[in-house]
Formats: sequence, structure tokens, C-alpha cells
Amino acid sequence: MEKGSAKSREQNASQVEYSLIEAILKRSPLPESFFLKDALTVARQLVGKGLIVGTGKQSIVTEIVEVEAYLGVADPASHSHRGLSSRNWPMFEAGGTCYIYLSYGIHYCMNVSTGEKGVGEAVLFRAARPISGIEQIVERRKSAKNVYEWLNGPGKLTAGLGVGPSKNGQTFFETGFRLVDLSGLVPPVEVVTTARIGITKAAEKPWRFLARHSPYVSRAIPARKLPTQV
DNA sequence: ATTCCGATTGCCT
DNA sequence: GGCAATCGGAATG
Repeated sequence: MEKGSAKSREQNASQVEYSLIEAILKRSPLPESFFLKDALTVARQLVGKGLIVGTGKQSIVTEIVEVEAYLGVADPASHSHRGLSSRNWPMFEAGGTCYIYLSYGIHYCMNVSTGEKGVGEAVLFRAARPISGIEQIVERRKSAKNVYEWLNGPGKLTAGLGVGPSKNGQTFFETGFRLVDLSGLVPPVEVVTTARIGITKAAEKPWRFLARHSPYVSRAIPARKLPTQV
């Protein structure tokens, strides 16, 4: 194989990548009305959307591949289950508000509130596919062995994107984070549901939404266990 | 005042 | 697969 042609292909590929990122960055942020719906609807619709953190050359572009919905008083697994508190108040703000909390004393988890103000629902961002800003992600996720482990968990996602508690309670507009539609720019995803991860209450509810077959999710869907043959 | 436990992760055996 | 790390909210005394 000739060096020149390989290099040319590589250059071409990186140009395609560059124009894709350009196109994504040009997309308008999802309007507030997108979040003024119940968490289950918003969660399902967020899978496959673009999540952009930072601006200009510093921006990190990702595609959301996994989220979970947390409802209000009717959901025992939700932080808002027992009503308003000093910790969960962003969940009760108008849809589009960031709720970032410390998990296990170590990791930050990022949510976006949904519904009208006063409704304690939110969607947890659990995993994303990195599209740009690779250098920054690698720097923050040194323990990750490969690209699939960069953002494949709620704590890993905030770590990789550099999201901390300072944005807690701000609207997405205020944070500078952006959620955008990716239709026409990346292949459409097939959304499937499973039970939520790591909870003990209401554990049977299928309120985890993820892109089917994506290698970037936190946990693949377990293969269907076949009945034992006798 | 004390204890328990969690919307997790990474390292150890 | 087990388990420690480490903080804050909630339950318990």
C-alpha cells in the first residue's frame, strides 16, 4: 500500500469528522418546551441527542446513549420521593434545570429536571459517545482502558466532561451546556428500555432508556437467558 | 449524637 | 465476584 493514499484517506476522514462537529455546533439548543413534559417522555427523547459542554475550541461534543427517568412522589427510588429538600430542590425547578449531586461521597451525577416548576422529576445522564474533545476527556479519565469506558457511567460522564457541582441549580442555558438534535447528522438510534441500575426501590420499573446495541452504554442488555435444556 | 445506606467506581483476589 | 473509598441525607436512639 502506498503511504500517500493512506495519508490522504486519513486526511479526508478527519475533514469529514470536522465538518460533522461544525454542523453539530451550529444546531440550536433544544427549546425549554422540550423539557416541560414528563420525565419518561423526555428521557426517551434524549437518547440520541447531542450533549455539548464548553464553548469554541474547548467544547466537548457527545451523543447521549443512556439515561434514566426519576419521577416524583410516586417513585420511591427518586431523590424527590419525600418532597422538597435542600439537596433535591433543582428537581422541582422548571424543566431544563441542572440537578448535580454527589454520589457515594465521590462521584457527581448530572440530571436535567423535567415538567413544570413544582414537579419533582428529572432525567439522569448515564452514558455518552464521545464525538470531539477527545484530548480533554482522556486527560480526565486516565483509568479508562479504551474509548468505550470514557463516559459509560453517570460518574464517569461527569468526570470526563469536567462537570462539577458549580452548575447545580442552573438552567441549561445558564450552564452553557447544550442539548441539540442530531437528526440528519448521525444515524438514528433505536431506543430500548430496561430496569434502572443500582437501585433497590421500584427496581422493576423499566425506566432506563438506552441506544440498542451501542457499545458506549454503562451496561449492555443481558442476553436473554434460555431455558435449561434437559 | 450515632448509625445506616446509597441513582458508583476502580482495584483486589 | 468482593469490597473499600467517602460524603450527606435520612432514620434511629
